[in-house]
Parts: sequence; structure tokens; C-alpha cells
Amino acid sequence: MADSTDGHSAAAVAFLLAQLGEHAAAKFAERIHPLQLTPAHAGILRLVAVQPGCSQQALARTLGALPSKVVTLVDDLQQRGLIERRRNPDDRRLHALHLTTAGTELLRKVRAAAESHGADLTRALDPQQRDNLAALLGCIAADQHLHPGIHPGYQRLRR
Amino acid sequence: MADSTDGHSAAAVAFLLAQLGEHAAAKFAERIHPLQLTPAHAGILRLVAVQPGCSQQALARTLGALPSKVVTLVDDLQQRGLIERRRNPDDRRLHALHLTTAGTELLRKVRAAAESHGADLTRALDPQQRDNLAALLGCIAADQHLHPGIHPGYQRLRR
DNA sequence: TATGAATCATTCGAGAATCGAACAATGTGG
DNA sequence: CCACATTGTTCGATTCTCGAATGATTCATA
Repeated sequence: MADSTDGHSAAAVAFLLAQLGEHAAAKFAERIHPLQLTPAHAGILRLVAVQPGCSQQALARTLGALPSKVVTLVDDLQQRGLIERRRNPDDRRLHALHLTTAGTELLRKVRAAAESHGADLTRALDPQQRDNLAALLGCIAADQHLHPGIHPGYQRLRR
Repeated sequence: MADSTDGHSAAAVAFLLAQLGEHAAAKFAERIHPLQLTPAHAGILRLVAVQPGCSQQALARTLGALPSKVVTLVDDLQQRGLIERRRNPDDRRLHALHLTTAGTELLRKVRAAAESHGADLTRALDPQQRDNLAALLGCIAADQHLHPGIHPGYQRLRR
């Protein structure tokens, strides 16, 4: 049966997760800062690459973000020529989002930064340990109903 | 030698960490919300319990937070009778911080909430997996020079 | 077909949060 | 005695964030 340190151990894991998560997010933000991107921008870029032609409303629903926030993020990316708003002839209310070639190019650099970031973050582990960690984290993520590839940071804060 | 999926796998771990970290932090904030505390308040409470009589400046240095932010947090806690500012006769510039009995009482509830939160977060793992996860996370935390028990969320954002 | 309701993108103002530069009080060293 | 550092605090300015409007468009339905 479980011993008396279980509660403590679980709490320690939870704190380590919060601590390392914040650290990982901050380090990643540093990595893409030279690209003049925030993590929020990078997430939009990635999602538009995965679902070309999606609407901003769909994006907001997927991310759990406010539509008005998506507007400003897409504004930034469009102004820099990384993303396109195309009118959809079938439903002229919505804007179909597409990456430009510059956007695709920059996303490649974001991916490279993410891999470099991941390698640096996990450099203390050997490949087997890293796979083991990935599996354990995947278990928790699935159990907690986290959507793969969706960072909760977009979600509006409840009060 | 490492195969070509290494970079991808490491990036996936980094993203999972950021994702789960944000999730864990949000869930913990929900847990202590009924106690009218934010995670930042709870951290101050815990640190004052560990280092009774510490000054606010020392607190700010330990947390990497702005002194002015510590002031407002301590203000809140003092106003609720959870913490005391005692004048130090030896150096009357600084305020020695101490928990009141109500503060100690509330910290107990915070700890209970943290354990309950940890148990819920890691319920998908058996005890052995949980210990394994704790060890792996501890490796990374040590390698990345994270201070035990200090959440990076206090640190002022660089720009 | 006509008309009210719903959806999409966007704007905008109010409120909150955050920073860092001041400031007074106190201590330290010359 | 004087200059300088430290502690705690205040405060104004900047930035962030939310959600309620708005206009354009589409849908539902009578």
C-alpha cells in the first residue's frame, strides 16, 4: 500500500512541473526573441501551417483564446508579411488564413529553435531517460485532458 | 549514436513541460482560490515560514522579484492578519516578517491543497512511476540551475 | 421572399497589472 | 560631520487584457 510520503511526493512533482514549465517557456521565449516573435505568435504560425485556410474564430476556439486577442496576433503577423488574410468566396464573413513563403520560412527557424531548445533543456538525460520522461508526461497530459500541441497559456483567465 | 528523431523528441518533452507546467499552475491557483490566495501569496507565506524574521529585500532577492511587488504582496497578507511586520531594533530600516497564528493555520491548508492537487495531477501514475518522474524532473531542474522551491514566476520579465 | 437571429472580424474604452524612478528613513564609512 | 548605500514605500506612466459594442455577412424560418 502507499506510504505516508505519497502526498508529499505528488506535491513535489506538481511543483517541479510548474517550475520547469515556466522555465521552459521563458527559455523558449528567449530563443525566438531574435526572430521578433513571442510564443503566442509562434503558436499561431504553427497552427495556421497545420490547418491552412482556417478562420480566426476557429483559431480562437481551438486555442481557447479571446477572438479579439487573435485579431491582434494575426495583425502583427500579417503586417510582417508572414500570414495572409484571404476572403472566402463561399462565406465572405470569415478570413481564411494562410502562411506566406516568408511565414513558412520563419516557421522553419522556429522549429529549429524549438529543437535546439529541447536538446538544451534535456541535456542532463540520456536518450532512454528522455523517452521515459516523454512517456510519463504524455500519460499525465492525456489523463488531464490536455489537447496535444495546445498551450494553455492562450486561455483567458477565469476570475 | 543518436538517431534523427532525437531533436524532435527533445522538443516534444520541452513542449509537454511547458504545457503541463501551465496546467499545474492554473489548477493549483484554483485550489487555493477559496482561501483567497494567489500562488504568489502562497509562496510568500511559505518562504516566511521557512525563514522567519527575514526582510522584504531578502525576500525579493530570493524570489528574483521587484521589491515594490513584494511590498504589495506583504501588504495584502498583513491586512488579512496572516503576517506581521516587526521593527528590528538593531536595524530599524528593515521589517522582520513573521507569520501570525492565523497565517500558520492558513499555510497548513495551503499545504493540504498542494498535496491534494499533486495527487490529482499524478493520479494516472503508480507510485513507482511517480518517483521515477520526480527523479527525472529533479535531474533537469538541477542541471538548469533552478533553485529548489523557488518558482520562476516571480522574476521580473526581461525585455 | 422577408425578416429577425446568429456568426465573423474588428474596434475601443475601461480596468488591472507591471515596471522602475523617485523619496524618506536609517545605517555605514571616511 | 558628510557622503553614500540600503530598506521600504509610493506613484506615475506604460503596457496588457478583457469584454461589450459595431458593421458586414449568412442562416433560419415563417
